[in-house]
Amino acid sequence: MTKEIPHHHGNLREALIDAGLQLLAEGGPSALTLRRAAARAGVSHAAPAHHFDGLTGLLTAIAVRAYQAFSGQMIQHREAAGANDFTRLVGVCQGYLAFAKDNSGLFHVLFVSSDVAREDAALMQASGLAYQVLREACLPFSPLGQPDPEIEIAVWSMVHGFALLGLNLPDSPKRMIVQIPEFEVLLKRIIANPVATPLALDLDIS
Amino acid sequence: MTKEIPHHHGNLREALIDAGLQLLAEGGPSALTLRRAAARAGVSHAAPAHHFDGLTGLLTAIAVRAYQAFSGQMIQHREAAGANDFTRLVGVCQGYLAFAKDNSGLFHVLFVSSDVAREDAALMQASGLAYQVLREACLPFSPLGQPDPEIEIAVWSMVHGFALLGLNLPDSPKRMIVQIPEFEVLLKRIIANPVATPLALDLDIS
DNA sequence: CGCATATCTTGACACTGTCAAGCGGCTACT
DNA sequence: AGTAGCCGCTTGACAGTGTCAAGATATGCG
Repeated sequence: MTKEIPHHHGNLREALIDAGLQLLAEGGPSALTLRRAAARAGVSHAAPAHHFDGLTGLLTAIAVRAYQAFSGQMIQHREAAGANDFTRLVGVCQGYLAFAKDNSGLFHVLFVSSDVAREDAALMQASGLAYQVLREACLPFSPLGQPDPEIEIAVWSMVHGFALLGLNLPDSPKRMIVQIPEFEVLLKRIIANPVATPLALDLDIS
Repeated sequence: MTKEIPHHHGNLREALIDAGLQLLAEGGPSALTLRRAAARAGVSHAAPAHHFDGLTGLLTAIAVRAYQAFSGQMIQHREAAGANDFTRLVGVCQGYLAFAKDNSGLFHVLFVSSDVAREDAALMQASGLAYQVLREACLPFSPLGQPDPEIEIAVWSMVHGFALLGLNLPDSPKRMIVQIPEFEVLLKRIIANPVATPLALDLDIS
């Protein structure tokens, strides 16, 4: 083995992402630092600059990975939820909420951090894939039989708000929220009865 | 006028809060800095420490003011929305969304920033007042005639998620979201039809 | 083999929040 | 009235942070 310490470090980049994920899981968003990730990967503090566009670049790369895990968790919960359309949608939402709760650091990177380049191509693809999972789960409840942005946005807003309120807020509301045992009850309000009006959603495509 | 520059600065604290609000409005959350607020208030960089518990203290004081403006905006929109119960609830939500959009810096402090002491007594009182506005607006739609946490959480989650998705997300989803002209359509899904089940929400009070 | 290039290190800079020590003027007590 | 003490603020320092410039080192290719 001549590669004791390659001193050019096989592939940093992946090692930096791994270190970042590790820091994030251990100490939350504030623990993730360019210099710390570099130190954990065994390189000097300025090494990351050659692989990422600064801290933003590292966070963006981490977000891409996080979106993959996020989609995976939603899919996993969906598959465990049986064949019923509604329980499948509930499963997707439970995956959403479980990810937010168990990986709050990653969730923060995905939806809160302002140091992520959200226009990044790889990131937009990964986030599009995650949105696709939600969209498919909503499809059976569209009155027209094709993707219905209104339902999607309603479900997404509610599950997202629910997740964030549970994470961020302190005492009195949080106690109230986290002890609502089932998000399912809230979800029923959205999908149970399609709104009466034919909903002329003029999505501006211009 | 012997008080040219009082050199004990009438009341700093308020001046620092004002400077902080100003910085926040001008340059967003990242522009608010202890040292910058101090400089803008005309004092040295360590002066704030005698009035606030560090940056967290200043942010918390700002959050208290922000909650007041937030409640005010919800109330204002509610009053402008007529006497109908539903339009009043819509008004409250529109106030919520308008505040998030027009004061994104303050909204960030209220619900995103991790440097706020959310257990602060004054802050909890201010946030409780804001929640009360939402609760009152939801009251007419409670099947039991008394505050119904389920409706409140459903509405709050959805409007909150809607606001945050509109603020944070970049291109494809954001374009979709911000151009749904009326949150009202989504809201109808929640309050239009009380859920069939008698909703045994066992809120754990222990 | 030799050179070009990618990779990493070293050092510096401007910032940040926070702490310790000291100075100045106001207040209140004797 | 004089003086002791305290509150408000300043100065200076320290450990961090991200980022840039320059140099060293190894890789790989011609």
